[in-house]
Amino acid sequence: MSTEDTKARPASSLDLDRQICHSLYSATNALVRAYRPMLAELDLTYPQYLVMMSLWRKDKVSISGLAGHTRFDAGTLTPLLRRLQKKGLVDIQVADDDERRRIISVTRQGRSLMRKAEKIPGQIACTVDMPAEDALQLKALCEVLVSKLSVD
Amino acid sequence: MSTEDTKARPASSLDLDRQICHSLYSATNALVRAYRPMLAELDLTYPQYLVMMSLWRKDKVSISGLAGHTRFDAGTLTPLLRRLQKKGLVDIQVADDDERRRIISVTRQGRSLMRKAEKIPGQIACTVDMPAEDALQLKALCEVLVSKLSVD
DNA sequence: GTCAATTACTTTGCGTGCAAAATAACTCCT
DNA sequence: AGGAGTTATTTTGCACGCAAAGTAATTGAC
Repeated sequence: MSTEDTKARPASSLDLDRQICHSLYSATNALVRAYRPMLAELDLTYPQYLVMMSLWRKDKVSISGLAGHTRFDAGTLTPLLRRLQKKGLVDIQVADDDERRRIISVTRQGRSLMRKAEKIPGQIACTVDMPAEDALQLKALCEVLVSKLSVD
Repeated sequence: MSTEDTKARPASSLDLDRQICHSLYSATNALVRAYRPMLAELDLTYPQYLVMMSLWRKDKVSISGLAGHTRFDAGTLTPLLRRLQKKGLVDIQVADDDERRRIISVTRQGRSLMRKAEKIPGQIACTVDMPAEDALQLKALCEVLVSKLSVD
């Protein structure tokens, strides 16, 4: 039960084992690693999967619209979308009204990938095997963090 | 208060807004982003800062030892440590008893950086501004996740 | 209308993450 | 001792993540 006192260390704010951020960082990396083999069957990376989820829900959006929903930035999305386009999953076209804007839409092929993707959330939930209550709490705390950090 | 029912969407396991993983992923990215300007004053990236914290606590360790504590993998650490070495913060030498092994130690300069680093945790806590209880809960949930995902 | 500011996106450069392959040193079996 | 197998680290290749700089289209002020 105790990670403390295993060796009687002097208290320090710089103790790696006490850093919430390190736990969060490791958990995210572990999670992405867990998704990898599942997503490999869809030939998607985890960020690509997040983008596809956003687009499955609502496509014909601009890059900045997508950036808002997925919380990626434009500089990440541009090359990521090009890769999705190369795989034939999305279509990128210039908007009629404003030529600076791009309109991203899901292709038929991208739409059909959705059916294969539907089993992923269940698989991941199974691997993680966490009580629903804890999972929701975790999500809520992360959302608080995101909102606190998005202010300034 | 509700992100739900804003538009009465059909329930789907692939709803980005319901993905715990997306929240975790965004929170981690936001956190690293928040650290960046603070760490810039120490000329460190966030992963480098984690490694330095581990070494400040205990140095003269091997790459794999460091990998275990920081939860990075060796392929990430090798170039990261080379950068820390180039900055004069760590020293890398071949172990006497086993020439495959490297022994990483903190230089005098690396040690003195610790004093400058000591204000970082307080600054971050201030930016995040989360009740201690919530923070601990978040850390605990992340640790559960890490351990569940490290099994296989 | 025109030109400066703004906006949307792209490009560049650097540092991760990490799987997989490569390298080099050790161990152990015989 | 000699070679198969193991272990520690490095290298390679690809995809982020993002700040900062660049480009091109639109808007706004006058």
